[in-house]
Amino acid sequence: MKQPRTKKDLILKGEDYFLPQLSVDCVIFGFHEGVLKVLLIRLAPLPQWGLVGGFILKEENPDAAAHRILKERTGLDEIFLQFLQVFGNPDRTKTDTWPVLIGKLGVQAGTNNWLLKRFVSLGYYALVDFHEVTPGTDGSFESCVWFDIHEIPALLFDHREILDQALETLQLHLNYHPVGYNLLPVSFTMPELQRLYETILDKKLDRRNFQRKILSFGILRRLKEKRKGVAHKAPYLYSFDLRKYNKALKEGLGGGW
Amino acid sequence: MKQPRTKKDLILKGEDYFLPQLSVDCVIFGFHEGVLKVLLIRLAPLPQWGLVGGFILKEENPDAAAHRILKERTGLDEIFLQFLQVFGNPDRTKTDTWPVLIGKLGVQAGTNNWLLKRFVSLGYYALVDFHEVTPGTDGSFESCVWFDIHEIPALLFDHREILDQALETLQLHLNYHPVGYNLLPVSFTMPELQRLYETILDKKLDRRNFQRKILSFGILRRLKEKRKGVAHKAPYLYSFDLRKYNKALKEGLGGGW
DNA sequence: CCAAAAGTGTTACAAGTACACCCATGT
DNA sequence: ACATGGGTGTACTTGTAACACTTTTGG
Repeated sequence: MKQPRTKKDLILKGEDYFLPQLSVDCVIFGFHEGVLKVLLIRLAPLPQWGLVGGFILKEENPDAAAHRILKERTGLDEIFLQFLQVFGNPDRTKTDTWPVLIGKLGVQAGTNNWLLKRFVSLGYYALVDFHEVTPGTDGSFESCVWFDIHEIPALLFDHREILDQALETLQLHLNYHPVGYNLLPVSFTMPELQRLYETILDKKLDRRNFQRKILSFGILRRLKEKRKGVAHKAPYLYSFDLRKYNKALKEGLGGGW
Repeated sequence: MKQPRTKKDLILKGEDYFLPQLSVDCVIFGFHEGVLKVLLIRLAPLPQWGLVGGFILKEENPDAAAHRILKERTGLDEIFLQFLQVFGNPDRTKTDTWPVLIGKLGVQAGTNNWLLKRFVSLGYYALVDFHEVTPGTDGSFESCVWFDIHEIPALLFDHREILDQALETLQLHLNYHPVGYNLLPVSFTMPELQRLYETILDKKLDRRNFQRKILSFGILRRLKEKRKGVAHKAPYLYSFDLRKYNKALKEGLGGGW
């Protein structure tokens, strides 16, 4: 499917490529040094940061669009990507963002330009391995940077709301589905995994109960090796048992009548 | 917001009223005589039945659109309405449904008519009180009929998939949220409520454990009266404590770290 | 050798599951 | 009187939460 070649092409001829008045926005979570991170993007002429987003090609599945958009920004394939919610407030994009951007780019766009119309956005959230992402500051136009979840700047449109919703959903999700494969390196220690859970849930968990519960899911494999070079007692390394992990992803982890 | 006045107007000028290439489909559940029902609609010229659906007005919130569409069909306000999923397969409406309908209506529509384009649909499911719905067979054009969940005929487009997804979601939903207020009359007996749960989950539940669990949620009020005129021992009547019911709806029912 | 972090186990309480008994009503 | 469905209670199993002790390692 054809895509726009330049920013100008996208602004002036976007309707030839994409579904009208429908967009995709992704909250991309990563985890590094014990803090939850979100990948934000900024188009150089604009002051605000925003979520990674894009549009749906005329014959493209929305999920495929989300994957494509993520791949374009993070370089990552095979990402954990989950639909979040529809954000469809009619006023959600009625700010001067697009006019300002279009103006600064020096493009001549009419007042009925497709970007200026009301957009319904499909919100997604993604979990990615922080280390495998190259926050490709592609030249000088787009900056792509990880932000600490507690240090999020003012965002475009209703992106703040989408982000908050994503975090809440992720927390809920954690109760019924395994999480971590996409946020951690292939091998990790139990305390590291616990820290991830604590970070997402924003609360302390009991070390021993956590270990028991997570092990009871049967999705972890303890490796022979231990982490070396750390102060104090060397912790075991674990990795996810992908077969069982994916099974648990589909079937959930329990609860229910 | 203006709406089309006639079918012809909708077909020819739909783009003037609605968001393009975006639709809403609702799976409407009801409960009657111990069986789960789904409200289906049929446009007279067409052979197949389909879900209750419609389009989103140019300045309308998608949720509001779903409520409006439901109100138009069932007459009901204040319905339990829950977003389900986005159905966005590019081929999902590539059948001869619209051409056939347009043809039978004798409307002259071009091959680039808005209805013939690819549509992304927002799926919702609704729970309504069977008895309060007048399946308004509005004249002769639209038939609106309750179907037993196990006797669903072939449906339009991907509506079967949407329905299946709705049922599955409802079953999951049942684990974390109270359900029943919208499906039962104001007062009901414990066995009746249990039958509802059993019907949705499609499995038998233990009478005593069910009662204990559901009472433990604290969302029911036992009334003074009992159901009369029934064979055998008269069961108590219950009604939902709306305050606590709605609180439980928001906050969920338990589980979690 | 000691502080800090990690491995392992025990006990108490709450929740869920599987049953058994009694009561009321229409036939 | 009895079959049927409804109300209530109890023992058992499982899961969750709180908590203590020992082991390893770097400084």
